Amino acid sequence: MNLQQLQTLAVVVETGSFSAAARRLQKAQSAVSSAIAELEIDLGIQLFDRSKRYPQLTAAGERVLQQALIINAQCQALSEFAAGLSDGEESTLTLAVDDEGQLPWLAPILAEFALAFPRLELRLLFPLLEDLTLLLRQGEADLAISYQPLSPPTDIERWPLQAINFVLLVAVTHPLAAFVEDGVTTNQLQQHRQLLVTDRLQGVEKQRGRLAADVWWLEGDMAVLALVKQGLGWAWLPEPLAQTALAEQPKALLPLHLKDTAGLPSSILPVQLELWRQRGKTPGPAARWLLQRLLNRV
Amino acid sequence: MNLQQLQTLAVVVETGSFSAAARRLQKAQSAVSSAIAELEIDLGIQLFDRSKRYPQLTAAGERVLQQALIINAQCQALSEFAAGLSDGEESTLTLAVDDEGQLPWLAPILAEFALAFPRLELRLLFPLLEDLTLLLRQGEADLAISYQPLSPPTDIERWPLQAINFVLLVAVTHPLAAFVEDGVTTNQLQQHRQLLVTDRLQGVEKQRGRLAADVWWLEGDMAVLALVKQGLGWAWLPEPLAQTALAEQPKALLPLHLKDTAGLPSSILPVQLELWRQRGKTPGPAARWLLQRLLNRV
DNA sequence: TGGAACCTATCAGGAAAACAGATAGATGAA
DNA sequence: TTCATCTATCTGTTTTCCTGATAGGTTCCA
Repeated sequence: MNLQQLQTLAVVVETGSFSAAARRLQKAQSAVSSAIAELEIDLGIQLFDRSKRYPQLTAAGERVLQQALIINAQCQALSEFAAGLSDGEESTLTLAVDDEGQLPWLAPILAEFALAFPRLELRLLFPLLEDLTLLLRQGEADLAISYQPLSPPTDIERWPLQAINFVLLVAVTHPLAAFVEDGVTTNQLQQHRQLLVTDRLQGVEKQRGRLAADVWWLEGDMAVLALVKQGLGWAWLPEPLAQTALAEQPKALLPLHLKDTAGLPSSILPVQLELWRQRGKTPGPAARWLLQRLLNRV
Repeated sequence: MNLQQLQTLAVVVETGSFSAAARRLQKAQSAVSSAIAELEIDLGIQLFDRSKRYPQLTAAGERVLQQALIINAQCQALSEFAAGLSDGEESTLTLAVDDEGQLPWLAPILAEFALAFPRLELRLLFPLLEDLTLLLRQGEADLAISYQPLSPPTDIERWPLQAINFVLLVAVTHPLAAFVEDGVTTNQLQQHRQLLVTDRLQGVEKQRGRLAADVWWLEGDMAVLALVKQGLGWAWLPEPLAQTALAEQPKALLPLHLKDTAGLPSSILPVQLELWRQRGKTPGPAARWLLQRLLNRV
């Protein structure tokens, strides 16, 4: 069996005759004839009924044709994919996102991306506890989406994406829930356990957003949300995530508003979401596309 | 590009070196080397890193390999399928079933069938209004499942499958629903509209099961069931279908039992389900398998 | 450090294939 | 019937593919 035989089969069916296929393929008629004959011998099946003037596919030939078309298409896909690769297209692109809560607005963009680069493998990481800069420096990730760092690294290029508001959440069973109407003071918040996201590094970033004396550290916003639901403390959560949680379980969670801003860490103000890339690393077409698409997002 | 090149690529990766691949393929090492080299030229990509002792797949090569494995597998599937065809296996099998209500017990058998004949195309027809014998005679269907006919055709081979009971169903809103406790008489039934399945032929079969004077004819059991639910009449429905309907909407439908059998058409007694095949037509392996499996069903 | 054992690339020559061109027979329309 | 068009098959040529040999690189070990 042979790729050219399968392709010849497809062209013969398309054009309706061996001669026409030969013209289309710029070959002699005898070449087409013997190619089909050999394919029939190899498969052990008669593909065409030649009793009439024009060859006619047999029932078995019909089924073989279907398979052949699929194989031809995949071979062509391989060729095109290879052509893309030889033009410098990436075969894999890794995007590291700080937080699964970004997925709702990110997913539609990734859907577009999949259409633009159908054969490319996308790796989407949510390295909750790892350093994104490390991932970029080690080449583990090509692009990253992260909150604005307190101490910006110099070897990372950064572009602003959007500002994320944080919402104060407690469970209805929590003592602070009584103040849902009037609002709470920072002083009151400080007297209850705060739930915070931790990272693996014991740096300054870890204390970001800390207000209370009593703190539990958790791995990721989802874990924080789960413990807030249990009434184990209060937390600031990204607005998109909080919206989703409030919509899903409207009776379990309450948003609180603050009456004052005394002693409030500045990092709880709207925090800038950023797009990161390692400086000096030349991106492929796919990385450039995604970068442009993320920055031009309406 | 070439099928052998793709296969060679797969073997090289599997064995770990060009030389080992050559031994496995019973070819000279130079043949493998040039095959890979030509594939690289054709695709415009370097597939292997040859700086070390053993060639190592590049990132691009990894992706090409994935595609190549898929293509190889499909070519092998085509070969096996063709081998089956040349051994006389059918490429398509059509099973015509009188009634969609048979699907619950039929589906698991068809699942087994799909495993036994993975490449075969199954056509499953529910020709509600057509004559099954005609489908068999015209070669439109290879096998058929039908109720026992009142006048058996001589050119159709028939095997008994199972007896189907019929259940009397009405909606809770129907006047007859009042007799759900005590049961109804045939006389009472005759005074209300009966819903019956019609077929396209205006033969004796059409009147099968008729009891009432006032009758509506509908296309198929599902349509009958829908109108019964609306309270538009009563109907005898196959027990499996009735069970499903009662389980899905326990409050909308009621089963009735008959107090007498005066004037009851004999065809409402358990009706034999049968398997049909046109006499004299030699079946392929798949048809024989399905026939045996249906008859040996526990 | 140098040799043994393994690997790969490349070359020339021969086997196998695929090809073009010509010919004969078959089909369908005028 | 004639004619245009199709397919199968044959022959010789071109192209491809393979083998075997050779040269050079890598790894390991004495």
